Amino acid sequence: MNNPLLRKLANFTQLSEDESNAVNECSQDVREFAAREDVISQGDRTGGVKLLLDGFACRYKVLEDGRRQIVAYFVPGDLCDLRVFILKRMDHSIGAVVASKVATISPENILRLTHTYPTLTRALWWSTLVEEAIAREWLVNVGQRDALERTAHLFCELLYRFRAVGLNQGNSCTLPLTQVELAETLGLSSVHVNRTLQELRRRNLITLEGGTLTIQDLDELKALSFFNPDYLHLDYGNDKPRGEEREGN
Amino acid sequence: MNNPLLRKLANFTQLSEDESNAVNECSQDVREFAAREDVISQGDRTGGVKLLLDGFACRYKVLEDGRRQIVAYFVPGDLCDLRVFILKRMDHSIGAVVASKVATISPENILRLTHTYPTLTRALWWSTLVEEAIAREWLVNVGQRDALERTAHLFCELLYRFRAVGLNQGNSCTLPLTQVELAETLGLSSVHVNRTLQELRRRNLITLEGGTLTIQDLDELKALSFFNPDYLHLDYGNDKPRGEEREGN
DNA sequence: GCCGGGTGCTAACACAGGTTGGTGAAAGCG
DNA sequence: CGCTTTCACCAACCTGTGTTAGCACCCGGC
Repeated sequence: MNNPLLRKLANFTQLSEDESNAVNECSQDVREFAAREDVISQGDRTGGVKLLLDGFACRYKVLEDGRRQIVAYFVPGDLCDLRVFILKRMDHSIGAVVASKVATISPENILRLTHTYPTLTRALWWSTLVEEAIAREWLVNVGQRDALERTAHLFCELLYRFRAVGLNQGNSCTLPLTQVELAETLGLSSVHVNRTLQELRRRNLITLEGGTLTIQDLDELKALSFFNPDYLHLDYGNDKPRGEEREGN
Repeated sequence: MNNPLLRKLANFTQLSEDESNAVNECSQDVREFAAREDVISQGDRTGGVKLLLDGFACRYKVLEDGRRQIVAYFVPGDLCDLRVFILKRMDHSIGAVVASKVATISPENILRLTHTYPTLTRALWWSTLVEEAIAREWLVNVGQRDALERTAHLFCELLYRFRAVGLNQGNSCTLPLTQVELAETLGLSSVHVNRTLQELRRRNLITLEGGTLTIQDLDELKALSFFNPDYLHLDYGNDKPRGEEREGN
């Protein structure tokens, strides 16, 4: 099974072979995007549903005066709203952070999938509900946590999300963002992101170099940032995230 | 037509009598909540879909140390995610701000509606997509705008949303929040909310008393906060919001 | 008719984080 | 092979916002 979406959905439910095949067949229309290229831009007509197969992407909005806020990350297996095509135009942009592969699933295919496979449909809704929950948590993050907590919380979330699709290496995962982009995510200045990263390193909580984030002390990082993974709604039966049973080091 | 949800959906599409009746029939299970009472709490099992008929409510999350972030407002006609019941437990709470009437639509009724009425279904999806767009915009708000812009932006959004359900009075609408609650919404301290409100009043942009917000200079308030209503996805054909054609005073 | 708690409001002070203006190293490129 | 751009990083300074504490008002309960 190569499709990261299927790996993600496995956190919620087990899919039949038929359903897995149907998902794979619908993910054929693949386009590659260069780093920093827009997948779809604010104001564009909405098209099919985007599925990130490989790489790293983000949603963002820009204000008239140029300020930019990144409002979501896409890790492989992430899907934008199942029903985007109901809206006429995009109110935000989706951009590739690094070179990425994105499948576009046509509205017709989405409707066909959701009319044919009830279990799969529930799983797809689960994934969009989780996306919304993440958006809410990000709002809590910028609204209530200070810079250190905020950054730590983001890193915890990222590790959990990469684990959920089996793309972690132990307590490491890719994080191909510049400090400016992290700043635009966290609602901080890039200078302060730099200070904050150094503080996290000084405390031996993380390392971050060459686009790879390694969490050296996950328990401490979670405690520091009041990280509670409930909002990710990963399988309750198996409380530990996939890929790594042991946490910490 | 008394159901605010129907008034809201009219911003997106025209519903048939059958569809309107079906919505009304599903909104029969009504409960009243007192001010500051939880409609549903973090950790609770998810139940049916909540529809605010009357009053004012909010979604919020609290951190372990007591900090609280309000992540969404519900004005009459607002609906929480059509698919909540897929998740096992709530990762946040919904609380009434003032005495409110809330209808609960059972999962079965939701599924029945969406299987029977395609136009209505599109309209309901539209409303949840708008809710998500609002969440993203709030993130931009806290992440990028300073206190004055942030507060101004929230007020613009509120007026637009009340207009969309015909519950404005000209450029006034109800805003039954304390300054502490505004602070928890905007990611500010209550002291600073107070300072900010006074600055807005000093500039003759708003008045806010007795739970009523009046926007004295909407154009200026929009310009100040870089407010662009596109994310609310109100009917493109009729670009002005419902209820009031003339803006400003 | 008084008491107590919640709320709006204010002032003084503190500090987290923003701003500006750099440096050097590495990477892309003509 | 330099030239330019990008990025991480740094220091000095500034400011928006938080904190603390306190006052006055209102309202509901007893």
